[in-house]
Amino acid sequence: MRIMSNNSASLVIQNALLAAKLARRAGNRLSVHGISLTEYLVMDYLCGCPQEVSRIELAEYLGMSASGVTRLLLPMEKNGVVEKVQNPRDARQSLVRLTKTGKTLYKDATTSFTHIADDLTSALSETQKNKAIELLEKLL
Amino acid sequence: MRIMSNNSASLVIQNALLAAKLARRAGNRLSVHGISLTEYLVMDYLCGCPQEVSRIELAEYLGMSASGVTRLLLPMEKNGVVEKVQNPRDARQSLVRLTKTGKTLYKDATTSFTHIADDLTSALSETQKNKAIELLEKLL
DNA sequence: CATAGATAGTTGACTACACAAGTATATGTG
DNA sequence: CACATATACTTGTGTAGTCAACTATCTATG
Repeated sequence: MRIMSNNSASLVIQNALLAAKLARRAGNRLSVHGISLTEYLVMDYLCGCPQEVSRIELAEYLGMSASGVTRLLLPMEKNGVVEKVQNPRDARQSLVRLTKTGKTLYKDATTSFTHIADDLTSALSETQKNKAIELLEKLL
Repeated sequence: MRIMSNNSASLVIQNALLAAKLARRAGNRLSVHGISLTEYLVMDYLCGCPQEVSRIELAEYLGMSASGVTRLLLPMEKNGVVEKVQNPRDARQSLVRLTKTGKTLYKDATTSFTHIADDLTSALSETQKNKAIELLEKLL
């Protein structure tokens, strides 16, 4: 009765299962900094961007809905981690950037995140990690 | 100011971002069958198991909490997709198996799932998919 | 065989998203 | 320039999942 999954289906399934495990463990570790994995991803992205970023851009990067981003950023703004910047060329947009507080928080959280990421991926060699990153990037 | 992520961190981040995207698109496609991606994963797992499965085993497989599994299975039982089986050797456990209805639903959903999975992973060759599966499996 | 501790599962209360619908602004077209 | 359509959010409402605390059962040890 079992339907033999093809490679594509297996890959999607493996990815989903792995993400669930990693997200849960990484999230637990990050909680000592008072942030979730998603919030860490936001900070990581903002730190890598030369300029402020729109909510839509963030939503696409995170694979989330626009409304999800609105509600995600709400507590981050309240806590002073990110701040709104108005776009003079488009009044619809409200851009986001990391505050100084946010950068400090990101730096601290990255120490924890790097450790847990090393733990979680210790089954692979550096070469294998690079290969995996290369393959996953093609799917983004 | 950007902190250069190491390979481990990059891999975990890529995996999380990819999973978010794939889960959303696959979930949308599966919704025509009235199921979520997680429910599909449950059916896929149950179909591959020779025997009934405990909720804890399911929770570990899915990377979810035990309570999450309880709430996940509730509507599936109500809809007759899965059914409870008591374990005569351990009264604490309530095992789960697919019903005939569930098997039919799984078969139908698999057709959709295979198509969407092919779409979502079309950037990789079959060889690359196999390599990716091999690497991700090591991390599970 | 009594009891301490582990294991399986459920429930209460909460957070994190999703989608649909609404508002405000921008853009392109006659 | 008027108006239709598209874009960028925000808000209402619902679902999916988390953790902490509880019940029920099992197991190992004196």
